[in-house]
Amino acid sequence: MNYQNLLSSINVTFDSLNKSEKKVAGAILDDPEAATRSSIAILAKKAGVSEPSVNRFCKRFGTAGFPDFKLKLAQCLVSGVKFVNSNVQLNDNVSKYTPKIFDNAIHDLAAIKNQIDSSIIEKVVDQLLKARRIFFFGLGTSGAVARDAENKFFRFDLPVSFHVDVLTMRMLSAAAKPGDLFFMISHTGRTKAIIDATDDARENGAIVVGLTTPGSMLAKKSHFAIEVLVSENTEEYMAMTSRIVHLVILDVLATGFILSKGPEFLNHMEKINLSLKPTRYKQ
Amino acid sequence: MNYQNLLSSINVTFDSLNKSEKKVAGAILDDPEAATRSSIAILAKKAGVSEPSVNRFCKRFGTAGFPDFKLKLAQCLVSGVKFVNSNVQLNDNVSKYTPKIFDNAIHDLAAIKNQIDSSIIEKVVDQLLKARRIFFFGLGTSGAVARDAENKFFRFDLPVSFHVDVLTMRMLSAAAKPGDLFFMISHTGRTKAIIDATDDARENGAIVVGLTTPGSMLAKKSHFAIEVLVSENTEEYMAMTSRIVHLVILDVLATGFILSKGPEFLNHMEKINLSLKPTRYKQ
DNA sequence: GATTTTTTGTAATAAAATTACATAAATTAT
DNA sequence: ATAATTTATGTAATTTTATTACAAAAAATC
Repeated sequence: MNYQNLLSSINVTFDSLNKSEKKVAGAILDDPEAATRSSIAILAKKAGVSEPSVNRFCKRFGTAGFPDFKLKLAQCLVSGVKFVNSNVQLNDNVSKYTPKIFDNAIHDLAAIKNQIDSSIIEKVVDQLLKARRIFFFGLGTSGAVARDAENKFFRFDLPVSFHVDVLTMRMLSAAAKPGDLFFMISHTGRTKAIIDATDDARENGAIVVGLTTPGSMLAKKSHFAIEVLVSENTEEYMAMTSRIVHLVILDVLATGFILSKGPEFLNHMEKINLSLKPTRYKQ
Repeated sequence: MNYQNLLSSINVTFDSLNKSEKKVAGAILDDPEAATRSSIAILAKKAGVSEPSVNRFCKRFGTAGFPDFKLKLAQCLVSGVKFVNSNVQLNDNVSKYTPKIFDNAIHDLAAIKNQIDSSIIEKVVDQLLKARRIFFFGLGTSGAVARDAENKFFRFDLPVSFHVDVLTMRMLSAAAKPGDLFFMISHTGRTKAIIDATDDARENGAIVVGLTTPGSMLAKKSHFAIEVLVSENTEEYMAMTSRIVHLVILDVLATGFILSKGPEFLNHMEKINLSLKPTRYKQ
């Protein structure tokens, strides 16, 4: 049982709970924050059950007992992520929707952090180190991610470019060669232009890395798929948290690259950083 | 006292603590995770003090008592953000640096979430609603942010563009008019091209919004400054969390814009979303 | 060096949580 | 439909845990 999702697992398992457990679950879901501040007696009273019922409830959810349960409940609330109702509502004012949007991003980052497969990261870093050229492809929102990636990886002393133009994508993937690394970014993993380019690049012997949703077409067609599952209730108001997660994953890859290169590579990086000095006012 | 920083405030106030409090602080800092799982007796023993000393320690830090203290300590540990040593080290392996990078992003988002000034957001949303045209300016990393912003705001039925070209910036700010909104994105707030464009745009009667670091040149020169203070220990390995925070803030602004437009605006948004269908494989 | 204030611990008390057991409800088999 | 069995729930006792009140010790001030 993952304590990051204690609240949502209460939600999910709700139907399979028995009568008094349902009462306890209800009392907690009604106001999780309050539950963390209650004693077992108070919560039992609120739920209309006995104290041992609350205790049993806690153990059922994999915690040592009530205090441990409260602790873990508090942790899963920490970022204010309520799981229930952290969606923006039409009548929300600034101070209501602002924390919600932050919380969604925080929640998704925290969730992905624990799901990430280190071995895939390791393999992709290896491929980045081996690559003769790197292309970042992305469209729409992922175009901005691709641009950000290029802005990082160009410092790595090898030819890196990003592309948001489907015609250019076609031409580049048609001209792909072994040694090339195509880094495809697509949240849906179904964008035609990206899939087509993936097919072409693979056929021509290039390595394809996909940053996408689990089990998507892109995930299946890539040599290496970094799969990121993000709750997509945020799309309506366009706070697509998937791109935030993608950016952080690219940070992880960049870090892996730098660390593999060893300490002397930091000098090279420093040189690049220093080059920016004249572009800034001294303050 | 902000529970988000319980651990760091123990660190900060350490010197001003008295003897037994120092012992308690030491025992907690030594292994905060373990502290959350200990009873007051165990922690007292570990610290070599009496139980009431531990209790007094907890109250000194603004908590109701030991259980409450543990709860809040657990919360401040939740994202794994240890404050101490969450920086990437040269000898870190994948499974060490990956969570660190996530934690840094999470921590900064959580910190900014609480610092954000709703009234500024409200004012900027107002300006966005009023604007006749919107320009997003950013260079380097902030260029990717500007691009992302454009990718959101173009849906809003008014002329929006982003620019990463300093010559274009000059020309546009020279040709600025009342009714124009220049949205300047610069983490340092000292980038010459951005500052120069800010001056020009202001002189020509345009509104300038700055998304930048507190007290920076850009913050001072903007009509409306959204000031974001991010710990900058992350720059070395280029996991600049400031851009993540900037992106989320732009999400907040976009959301504010949509909500102000009212529910019928969602149809317009839906139309745009639907337009993407033919670009995707059906899966 | 005496007095006051602050710090710390001991012991008593109170609060909270858990366990063991008994009863009640629900399910299954006859 | 009813008895037997299983499962669910509550009561009361026990144990653990935390807090308070007070006294002793240490430190600071006069």
